[in-house]
Amino acid sequence: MRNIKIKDKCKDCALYSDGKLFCAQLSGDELCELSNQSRTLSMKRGDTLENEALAHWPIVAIDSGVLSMQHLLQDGRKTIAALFMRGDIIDLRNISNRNRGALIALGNVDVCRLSPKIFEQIMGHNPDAQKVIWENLRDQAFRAMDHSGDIAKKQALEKLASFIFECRNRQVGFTDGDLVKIPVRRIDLAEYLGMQPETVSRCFKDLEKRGVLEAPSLNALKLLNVPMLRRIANGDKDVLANESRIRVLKIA
Amino acid sequence: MRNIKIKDKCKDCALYSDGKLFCAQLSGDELCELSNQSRTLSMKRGDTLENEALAHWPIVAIDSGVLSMQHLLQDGRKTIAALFMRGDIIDLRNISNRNRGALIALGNVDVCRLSPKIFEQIMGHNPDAQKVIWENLRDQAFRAMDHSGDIAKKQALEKLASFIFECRNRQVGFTDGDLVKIPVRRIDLAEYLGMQPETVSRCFKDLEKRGVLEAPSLNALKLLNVPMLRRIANGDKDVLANESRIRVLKIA
DNA sequence: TGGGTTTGTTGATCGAGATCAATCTTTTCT
DNA sequence: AGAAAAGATTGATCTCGATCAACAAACCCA
Repeated sequence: MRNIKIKDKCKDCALYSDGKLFCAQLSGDELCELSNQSRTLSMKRGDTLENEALAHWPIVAIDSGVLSMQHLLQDGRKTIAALFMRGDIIDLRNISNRNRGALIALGNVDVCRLSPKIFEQIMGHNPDAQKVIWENLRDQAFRAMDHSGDIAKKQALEKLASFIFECRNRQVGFTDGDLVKIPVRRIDLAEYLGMQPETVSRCFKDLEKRGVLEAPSLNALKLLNVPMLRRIANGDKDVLANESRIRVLKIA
Repeated sequence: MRNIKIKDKCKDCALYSDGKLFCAQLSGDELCELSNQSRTLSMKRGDTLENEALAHWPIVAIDSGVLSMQHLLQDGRKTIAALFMRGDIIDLRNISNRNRGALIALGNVDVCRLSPKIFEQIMGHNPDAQKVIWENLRDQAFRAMDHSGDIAKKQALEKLASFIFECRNRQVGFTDGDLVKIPVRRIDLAEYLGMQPETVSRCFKDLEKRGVLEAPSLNALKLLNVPMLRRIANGDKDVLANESRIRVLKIA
């Protein structure tokens, strides 16, 4: 009876139905307990997880959609410091004092606010769950470091190329294919990469002109020349030299 | 007898002698086992932890000094994606395939390469140690995200101000004082913040001119106006407006 | 102790991308 | 469905910080 109720709540959630994710590692009892003590939440674009809510529910698991961590500067400039997606678990316990950003949905997002108590119990007793959660946090950390490296010195075109690979690596049915879904809007993409939407638009156009990809819609790309995109992402200036040579000829 | 040998090896290491860090959480037996199976290493500026070495010793704990994670672009541009210091534990298990950066010492660094087997055992059985290590990784993740936010949209002066606060927060005897140690060289600082050494130099001079701080040496700062530094770090343009007003007057 | 190398500073110029402005497209809401 | 709002694109101009160059200082290492 009780198990049936839990199944209703969790059976469609990625965290349970995807064998690689957290809830799939739990025993029946653990899942039951965690499910009962946790709360799901559907968010839509612009919705924010407020600090007061996070004080009681500091652990947030993403079922679907894209949640962003945003930093706001005094004069209104905004940056997206991180993107959280399906399977990510955000643990904000005891860091309310820090200068942390706000968690804002970039579209429709389904999250589950996990009970810290049960979460901690599971962490202590279930090695499989512990491993999954540890690797997820490690991914978050290294992804953030990679991202720092990307935006620190790379040029606009190179940043965009890196971002396309980040999307390809993170997408669910990653089949090494040439179709990449861009799960965020241009304006969010710009804020994540530390550039202006205008520049993002120009860079996509540039990549199309170079024959590297096609953009049939705003949230889908077809990669036509993955090696070249890779070289652009890695800061290979020879790939880009082509155009400047043309420019020199025109001037001469 | 065995315990005495271990003490010789570990007794001066921060990870053991600082009660908040990892090895201080271990029981005598655990410490003994971990110590026997682990290897210390002294690095000096420029030394790199090579991939082959990391394959066998993928878990690195920092005793003292500053270790950097560096990304290198094809054309020689370099960025420092993260800084690791005293107490940080870097877990690189199973991510050799990723486009990860190289771990390079920025000065004299003492590290301990922990045995993955014993580390995992301790993770599974010692809740205190587990908690310390979990919070350390979480710090690394959120610090990297903060850093991404900083370098994405902030101006040079604002980035430097943020970095000064990062140093203040991380320094060991953090007493909320006005003395901040800068543990890296200007050139590394520039690479971490995604700017040029020239710009770093100019920004320090600018902050001195504004009376925000004094720089008696290259690796020490005395803060004279912490609130203003904070406002600069937070992107408050009113603080900076002062100078442009002067410029307008000069032009007029 | 002194010469050589790396690092840091200062000044002058240039360019990638920000900003501003106008228009077009997509999404959202009633 | 249709109006209104939000987002995306395109073009023109401007600015901050990169780049180049030259020098000064600090740090090695014999």
